[in-house]
Amino acid sequence: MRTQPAVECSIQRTLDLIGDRWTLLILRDLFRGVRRFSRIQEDLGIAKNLLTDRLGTLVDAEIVEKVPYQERPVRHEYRLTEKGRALSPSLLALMRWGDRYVSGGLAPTELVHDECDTRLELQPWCTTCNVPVAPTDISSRPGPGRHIATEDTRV
Amino acid sequence: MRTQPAVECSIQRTLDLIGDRWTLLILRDLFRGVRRFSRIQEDLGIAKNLLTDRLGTLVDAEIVEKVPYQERPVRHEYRLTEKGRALSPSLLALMRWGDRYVSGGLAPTELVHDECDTRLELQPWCTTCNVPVAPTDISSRPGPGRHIATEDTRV
DNA sequence: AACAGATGGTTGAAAATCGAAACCAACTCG
DNA sequence: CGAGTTGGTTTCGATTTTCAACCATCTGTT
Repeated sequence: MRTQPAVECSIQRTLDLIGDRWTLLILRDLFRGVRRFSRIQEDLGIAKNLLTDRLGTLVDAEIVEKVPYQERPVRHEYRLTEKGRALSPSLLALMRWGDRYVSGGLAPTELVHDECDTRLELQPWCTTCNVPVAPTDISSRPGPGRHIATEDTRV
Repeated sequence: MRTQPAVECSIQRTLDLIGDRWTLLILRDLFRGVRRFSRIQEDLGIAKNLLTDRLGTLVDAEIVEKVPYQERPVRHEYRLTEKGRALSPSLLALMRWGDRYVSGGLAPTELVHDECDTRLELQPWCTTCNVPVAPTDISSRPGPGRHIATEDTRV
């Protein structure tokens, strides 16, 4: 595990935690209701020792919690915490990108709004203007923390 | 490279393409305007052979294009294509999650709406109801394609 | 009681991948 | 001419991942 004392960027911190080949897929399974060790393992085809390791990391990070679903023998399933559920937009964004650019425009799985059954979109949203914001209308700037060397940040 | 003939899930297809430890960080640099091989390499501390490899994969996938910025000697920089720029919501979502849950609530870098200078949020949005949708109000269902074994998909 | 089966792991060795450093090719500048 | 810059490639030891075997606990069946 890379230990980086003072990473400036939230993307990097996030990816240090969940940015390996398997972790986001594990989280996807949890979102889809696949919560048991063996179910996840067979669904993903991940090696069991890696699944043990990744779930342990997720539990340590409080993204996932281990809750018993039976006694005798006590067995656990893995559930998303609120912190884990907050990754929903990230997964949704990756999924929608995949739908559009690597699945030829068709969506193998859709996420829908319960109440109205509409397929969900995901966009940067400006809460002040109350409009969706295109990538070309976004700039980045250093936050309240330290300054980061700035180049032309426009895409 | 894993070759999986018929992956059902857009998240998995997406992660097969860009879901390794470095690729999303490379893309983040490109979004921030760091576009040259050596600049990315020193910024990330990635091994040069890996950077060569990852950039090659991104170019092959048409997420990034190599454009010359000088002749004699001809040198190239890497620019996001439209497909690459479309990953903006995904990166933004990961960043906002990191801001909130691993950077202690402070945002090392902020993304702002040019016009009004407001920090951007990112949420699943229902275009029918015109409201943001919480993770608990989202269900997944098989899309137009094949059926996927269904469990309780609610978080 | 004996035994098979399910679940949720651990262990160990082989294979794949990564990382650090050296090297290289083309060109510029002094 | 020699040094410096950029954008790589090559090599090789270290780390990670994968694959298979094994294990412990309990249930249900004979």
